[in-house]
Amino acid sequence: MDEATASIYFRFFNEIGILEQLGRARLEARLPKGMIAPHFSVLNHLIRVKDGQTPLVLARAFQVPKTSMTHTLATLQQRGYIDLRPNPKDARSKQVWLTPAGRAVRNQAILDMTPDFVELAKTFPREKIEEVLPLLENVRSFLDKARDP
Amino acid sequence: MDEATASIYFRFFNEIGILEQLGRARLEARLPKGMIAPHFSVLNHLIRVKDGQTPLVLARAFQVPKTSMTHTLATLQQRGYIDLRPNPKDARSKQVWLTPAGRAVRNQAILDMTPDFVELAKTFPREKIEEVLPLLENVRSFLDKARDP
DNA sequence: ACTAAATAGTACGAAATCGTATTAATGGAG
DNA sequence: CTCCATTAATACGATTTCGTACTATTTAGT
Repeated sequence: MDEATASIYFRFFNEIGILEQLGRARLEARLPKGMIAPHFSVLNHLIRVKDGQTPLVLARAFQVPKTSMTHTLATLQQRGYIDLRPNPKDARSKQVWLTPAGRAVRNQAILDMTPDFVELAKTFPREKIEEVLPLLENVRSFLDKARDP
Repeated sequence: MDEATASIYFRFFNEIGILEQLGRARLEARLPKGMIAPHFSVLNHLIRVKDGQTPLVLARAFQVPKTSMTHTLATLQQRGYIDLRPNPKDARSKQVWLTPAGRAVRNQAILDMTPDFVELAKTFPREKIEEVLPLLENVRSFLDKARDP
């Protein structure tokens, strides 16, 4: 691979990194005081996919060490956003369930983000974003499958 | 804005977030033991843009608090990748200069990443990536300008 | 059934990140 | 020139992230 081609891929991931940082800053500005992006991401995942999943499954979904997930879940539980119950199918394991407060704080955060999306849509209409989403999802899926489990 | 449209933008940033995590994991797997993505990013920035910049300028470029940049730079200096010298134009300030070791470790990391790009290119040819880069850069620029300095 | 390997979660400590407060230097108003 | 608000960097402490080691439980081989 020639250098110019490699630098295209490099720039791609570079842009992804900067966008993530800027997007995360925006998100956290809309979250309740003290709530950070990983907290929200877990709540959002539990709603989007389903709750009742085990901490390990969540850790894998987010590509973080299970010790990190333990810490995140402990914080969310302390604040009353999730319940950690024993897993009836495996006594080593647990299940993560959303509380009404957890659902509420996630839904409110989504509402609070809408003005930002409206602002963004003035310059980047929905169609522009929809054009690039498939590639992003495919690259994500590719990298996701390629990692050693 | 209707909910379906908002969810397009939400999904966009969601994909960005996951891609960043997967991309960062890949990058760090290619870096020398103990070197993490922010270390590499700073070295890379100093080469791509220029060295001799002040810590505060770097903190702003990376959108991190200046205390975080102080810590990152201290680590890079400890490992001999940068020199922190007094800023002749402002005695409160410093300048960050790359050492030959710093340049070398960055260039080697880039080389080590090429096989990953080659693998990626089999499924996602350069042209596909080039198609989406402009939008990513424009959204990044938009968010960058919209933040309160 | 019995033992060994694998698995789920956590305790613990190191490193990173970040907010607040502090120190030193600058620069503008008078 | 003097004063003081602003700025650059850091000290410090709280929280997050993560690697290693450990405990409890399950699974698989015999």
